[in-house]
Amino acid sequence: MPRPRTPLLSRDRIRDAALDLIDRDGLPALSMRRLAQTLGVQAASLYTHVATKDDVLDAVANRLIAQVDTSGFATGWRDGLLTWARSYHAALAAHPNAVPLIATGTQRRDEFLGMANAVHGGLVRAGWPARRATEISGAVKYLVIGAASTPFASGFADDVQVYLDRYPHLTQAHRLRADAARIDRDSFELGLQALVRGLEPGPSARAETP
Amino acid sequence: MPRPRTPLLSRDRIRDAALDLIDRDGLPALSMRRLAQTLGVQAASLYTHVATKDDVLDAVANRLIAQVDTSGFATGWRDGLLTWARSYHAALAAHPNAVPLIATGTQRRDEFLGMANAVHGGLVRAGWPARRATEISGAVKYLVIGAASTPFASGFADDVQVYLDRYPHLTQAHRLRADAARIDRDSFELGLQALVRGLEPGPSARAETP
DNA sequence: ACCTGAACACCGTTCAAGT
DNA sequence: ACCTGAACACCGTTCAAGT
Repeated sequence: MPRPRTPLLSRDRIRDAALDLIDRDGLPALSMRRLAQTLGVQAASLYTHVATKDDVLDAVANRLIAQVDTSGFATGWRDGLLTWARSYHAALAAHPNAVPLIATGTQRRDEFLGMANAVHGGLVRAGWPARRATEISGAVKYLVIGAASTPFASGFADDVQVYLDRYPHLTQAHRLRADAARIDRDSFELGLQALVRGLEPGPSARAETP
Repeated sequence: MPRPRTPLLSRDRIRDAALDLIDRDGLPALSMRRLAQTLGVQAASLYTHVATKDDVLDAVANRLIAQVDTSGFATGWRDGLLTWARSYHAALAAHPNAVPLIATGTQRRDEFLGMANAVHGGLVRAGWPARRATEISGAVKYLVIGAASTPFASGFADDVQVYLDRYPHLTQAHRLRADAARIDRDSFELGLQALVRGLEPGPSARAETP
């Protein structure tokens, strides 16, 4: 095929096709050859637009992080943390197969830094000391990343048995899966609220610690 | 080389060599061929003792989980949770390159179920309702997994700048790394203690909720 | 500038063959 | 039973060649 008048590919098209493939078939199924195939080109063609496979994965990760909402810090640090954590959690839960990209990847990407700055700044403006703000951001992020990383995270045998007893019919398997998703969400919410509650009474009462 | 009188390989030797390789060169560097090379055999020989590469990774994951301490529940649910979370965190922090195996892997492995049963049982014996016990176990596990997944998890630009300012000399780079590790640990501890504190006053006060 | 086809150095896994 | 050597169907990436 000769060079088309309008390019077949673009960095964004490659990035979006990669996320589709990851969502559909899982992260291990993403290869440059398979990705090229879904775009109707040869694998080598991708390298006109992206540097490496890792470059593609970085673009996918940034696309997910771009959806995270840090506007809640305008209302206060509690609201900021809750809004941030919930939108972060939702962005990852919408693409469970892509979570390892965010969990283990290097955090030096543009969108990551923007998000981190917004959170850290929001906490410091609310009166938390910088070091403490770092720790709080880290702890909440741990919760989000952990919750997104382990599907049906609990996986506790006793509990599984409870659900198997409740849904003995194979045709109900989709309900079991829906219930597992709800447990994951409830566990995350419980942890988030408990953590924020455990940070009370807030920065003002600790102001004497520089 | 003919068949030796004592086998060159065993499942345990393969598992330990795999963990060594992961610790040294990272998870992506682990291939069946490289693994075989460190053991002085051909790649095909490994398949006498293990079914697949995933089988090897499962064995590595189980080895890490086996070190987790759930004995603290004998003292009470707070002590149980803290001991469990800290020993789990320590087991993963000792092998950061292997963390993705635990974070994303299927949780159907023997050691995982044993650990999960101990934690869930400890919480239920302390009076927490089963559903709530599942959520609490899940939330604490999220914190552990998240903390282990993201090295220098905070990665917040402001904070990095603080450290770059404090350690402007390249020769101090190892101190920067040590400080980053301490921040990770402090963030995890802050989150853990805040979460457990946020669970007060404990199960007795909620006993009316079945 | 953009895409192709072939090539290179890798993978995980299988299997007949040797002892 | 245990290990080898060769093979199969894959990888990521490079590069000369075409338009």
